[in-house]
Amino acid sequence: MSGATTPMELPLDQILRGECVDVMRMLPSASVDCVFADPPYNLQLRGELRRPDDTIVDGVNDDWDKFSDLATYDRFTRDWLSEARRLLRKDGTIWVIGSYHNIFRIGAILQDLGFWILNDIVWRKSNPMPNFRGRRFTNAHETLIWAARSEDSRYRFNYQAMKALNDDVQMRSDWYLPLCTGGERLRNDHGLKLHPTQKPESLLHRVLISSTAVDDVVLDPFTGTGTTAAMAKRLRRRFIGIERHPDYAEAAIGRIRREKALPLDAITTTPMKREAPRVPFGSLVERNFITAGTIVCDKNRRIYATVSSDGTLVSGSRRGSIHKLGAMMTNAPSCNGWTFWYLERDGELIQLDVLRSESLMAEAAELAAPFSEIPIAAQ
Amino acid sequence: MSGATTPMELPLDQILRGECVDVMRMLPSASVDCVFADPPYNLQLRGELRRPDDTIVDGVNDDWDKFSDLATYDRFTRDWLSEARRLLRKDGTIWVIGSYHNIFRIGAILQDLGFWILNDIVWRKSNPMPNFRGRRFTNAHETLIWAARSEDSRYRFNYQAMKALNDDVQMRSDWYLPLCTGGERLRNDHGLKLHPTQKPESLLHRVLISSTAVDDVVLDPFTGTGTTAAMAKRLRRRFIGIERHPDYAEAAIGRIRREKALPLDAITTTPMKREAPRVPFGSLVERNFITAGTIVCDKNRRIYATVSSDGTLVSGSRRGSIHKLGAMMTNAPSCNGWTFWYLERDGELIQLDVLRSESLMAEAAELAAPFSEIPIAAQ
DNA sequence: TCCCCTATTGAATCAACGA
DNA sequence: GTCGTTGATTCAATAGGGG
Repeated sequence: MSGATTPMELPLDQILRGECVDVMRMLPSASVDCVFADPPYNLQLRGELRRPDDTIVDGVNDDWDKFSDLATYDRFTRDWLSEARRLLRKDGTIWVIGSYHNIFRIGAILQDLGFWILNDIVWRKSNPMPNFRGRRFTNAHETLIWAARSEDSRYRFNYQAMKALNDDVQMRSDWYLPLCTGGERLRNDHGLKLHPTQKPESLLHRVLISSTAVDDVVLDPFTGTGTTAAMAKRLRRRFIGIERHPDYAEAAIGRIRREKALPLDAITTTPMKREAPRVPFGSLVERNFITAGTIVCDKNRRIYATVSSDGTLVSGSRRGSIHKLGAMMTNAPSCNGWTFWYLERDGELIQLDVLRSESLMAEAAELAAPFSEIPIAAQ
Repeated sequence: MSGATTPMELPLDQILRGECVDVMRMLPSASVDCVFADPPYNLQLRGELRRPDDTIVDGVNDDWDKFSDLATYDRFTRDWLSEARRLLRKDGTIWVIGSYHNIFRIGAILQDLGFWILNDIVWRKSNPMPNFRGRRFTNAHETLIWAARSEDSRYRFNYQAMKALNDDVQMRSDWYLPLCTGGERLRNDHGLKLHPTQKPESLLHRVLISSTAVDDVVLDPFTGTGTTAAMAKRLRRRFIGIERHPDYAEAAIGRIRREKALPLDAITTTPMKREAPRVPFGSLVERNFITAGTIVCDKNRRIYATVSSDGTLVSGSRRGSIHKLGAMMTNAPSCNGWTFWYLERDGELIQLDVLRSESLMAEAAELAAPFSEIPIAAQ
């Protein structure tokens, strides 16, 4: 990195080398859609956790030292999270992964900074390291926090894609995934793992599919071996990586170069209904998918109404949109008219939502027509 | 409570009425072995939430869960955790349960006060409330933090009992347990739930078996309907409950009175190597498919044994898994305990295997879920 | 008695767009 | 910024009634 202090152009699809806060300070505000961060556990503070036999070391047991260590970690956390928040667009979200050693401090600071927690996600490891001394429960999970930049962020959540990924039931907050092992694990010349905490690609796959779109910009301030960047490339997201350790940065760059972007049609996931083009009910009447004067009813054929030529429904003296009249006639505060009303065709009830789909398909066919070689008359 | 400010005698096996910090201040230091706390979560719910069928979700809307801001909640948390730490014996441990709304603040404050986190435990709910608007992942878990009073506490962890309860595989940090529903849920005269957040007995069963001994003193500063106290009585621990709401306190006292302490020999847990059947017998005990203390016998009612709370069987001085004890008592080289043992219900003998089937049916959905490859034995 | 269908419910920070 | 309109959205388990 140069020593420049003026904001740089957004350096897309690169691994930037340097301390993450220093590098982030040079990036322009509100420029990324998503942050994924796997910050250090503060090994200096947590050195005692590294002891294999779990016995207690004499010496540094002073309350003040402890406080100052925790305070140092908090300061570090506050610094990079503040920068991450500046870099996030208004509707952006952040993911942070950690364990019980650091995740509580991270979560509290996220809240203090104005982030709005959306979920805490539990990564349940299928193959965790056992507890060798039998002094605790097997530490078989890590925690991810998913948070929006602020309470009023209109964040992205690809609900239908997640549901499809989970056999058509809502994706839960507990994810069962294996550790990063085997061929996925980057190794040095001696066959030893290159990085102590390389995350599995499956984890980043789910994270990116759930909360980003194609071409979104994803920032990873602690790139390590580049799992986030590699998965971003594979899934055709843009990435910005930051890594201070030259060996890790180099390994990540090589890994990303080897990674191939999937064809666009392989990435497409179940679309969200909210993103489907909006069809006013009136246009179905206009276009004669539904004739004015048609009788519609509810699922149980207990409530009836007549379609009016302006796209409203009429029942006695009551008139309103398909939603309004559905709500009125059921005394409900609101109603989705598309799914509430049916019309009879050949003795069967057809939901208005089905007609809406048909009209969308017909529209798509018309748009494709210029490329069709079949004359309309022959269709 | 009286207005006395001098420490009182330790009021064992009682529910004390009053604000938890006020009451705790009157108790003597270093007098309890374990604290279990289910504090308000500070959910910050705003509007009403409707299900897709337009029914309204009966959310937590009680005054006791309302705090003006995070700083107020932190102050409240620091106050009661400080008192809890004073009341804990040197080697004592504390359990606190929460959700992402509050657990990060609790974890950070625990660390700030000098507690030493041993595990974070994930209670995975088998039947959580879905996410009705499709805007987040289904919030399907809650988090418990288990911490020792300090880094050098020589705390109790009943490793073998946990392993026995989990079919001789180390108990992991993710627990799969159902919500408190059905007959276990306390209700008022109108059949409505008495308390919005009553915890399941299976959760407290596991907590108490894992980290306390018979006759240990367990303090619950937020007693509510008294699940902790009731389980403490059942498992022959001593309890001190604190509850400020008169209705809850009254309900808890009645519940505790109805609860029966198990015979001592049904509670004692012993390390024992066992076979590894697909369904841990211990999970049937834990989830109350089979009550600890139940007498089981062979088909001809000639051999008898008692079910212990860690899922072993006891007969005189002999103890072992359902398989091991069956083999011992018939001088056979091996024995399938599932088909050997029966229990009497309404005068009829029911094979354990039948109970296992019942429990498997309850677990079938979990086993069928594509991202839940983990066998029950490892959960 | 059993099966099937319906109704109920659980610690929940649960919309987005356009005028 | 507000306000009204449109319209997207649920899983597991229990309990009870009817055939």
